Amino acid sequence: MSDTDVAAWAALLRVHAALVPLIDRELQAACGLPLTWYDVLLELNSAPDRRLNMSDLGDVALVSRTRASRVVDQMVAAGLVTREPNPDDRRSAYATISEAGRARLRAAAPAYLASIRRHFTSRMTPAESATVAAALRKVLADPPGDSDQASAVPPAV
Amino acid sequence: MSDTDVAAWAALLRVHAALVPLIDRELQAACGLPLTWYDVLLELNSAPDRRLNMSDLGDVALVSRTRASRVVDQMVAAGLVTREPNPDDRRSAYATISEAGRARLRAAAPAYLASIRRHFTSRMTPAESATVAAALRKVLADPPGDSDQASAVPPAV
DNA sequence: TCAAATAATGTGCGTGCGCACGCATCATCA
DNA sequence: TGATGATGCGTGCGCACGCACATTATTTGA
Repeated sequence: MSDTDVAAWAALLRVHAALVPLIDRELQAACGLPLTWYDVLLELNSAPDRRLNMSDLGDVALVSRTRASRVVDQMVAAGLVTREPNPDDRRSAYATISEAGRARLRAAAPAYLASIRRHFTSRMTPAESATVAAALRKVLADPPGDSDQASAVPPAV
Repeated sequence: MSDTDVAAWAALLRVHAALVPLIDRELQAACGLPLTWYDVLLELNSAPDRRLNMSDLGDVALVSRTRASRVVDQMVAAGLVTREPNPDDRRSAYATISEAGRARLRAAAPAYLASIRRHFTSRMTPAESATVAAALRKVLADPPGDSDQASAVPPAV
């Protein structure tokens, strides 16, 4: 019964474990960009004013807020991003994608897409990939906040 | 065009990033088992003779071969697994799930399934989860070996 | 107006993780 | 049998990652 439930989850874990290091290495070999950096550039580029503060970047990208702060430092050193203070809230800092960052993103996109296609999307039908995208997006859409110990499974021990 | 291609992949990355730490914490709170340990127990339990050498464990489970060696050490210390030399090949070592390990696995399974259901499968229709499982399994089935620099994207720089 | 609560950030620290390497063992072949 | 390459394994090492905490700034409430 619940065997089919866990099957999708298990397959997701396996695919992630198999493909992320692979695609990361390919992307890095092709354009010197770690997958994490690519994702940060992507999110910044599509954000309003092409910038995001650390908290929002941590929410939307694949890095945590804590890690975002350090990754942005490295990307600033690499010239892909600039750090700017927010004049309206001096606690926060904006990470803004630079022109060089946009150029790198544009240059890397074809290789990234090719990797995804080669290892992932090409192995399924268009209908399947559409269903996968739709289903996984529904998972993300819901508020995952009900997960505190309050309503969670009572400790079995 | 290729926008729909990347959508499924991006959603997979996001779902993994959002749910794995969540489910890991829940599993650990409910039964003191990290997700990694649970997966190792699961694979060992379903392996022939309930045992696997380090290489095979690294192949099939969510840990790398290198990491498997250390995780098995910890799980031996916790009494969930035993390390046994392979008499037929003295280079290799078997990790065998212990009775205590099987008991822990059985005890943890309901909490794990509940977490998966609550955060993942319950957000999609049965047809969707079946399609997700089938599609992702096809991704895993294929030989991913063609990824060497040989046939990969020529370095753009 | 000002103190207390809240929020955004940066950082020390411990842990997880895999690569590169070396050791021991096995397989092959002359 | 003896030498050479291949294989399985464990470990030193460095990087990635997130938690807990301190700091600074903003907001709230009386």
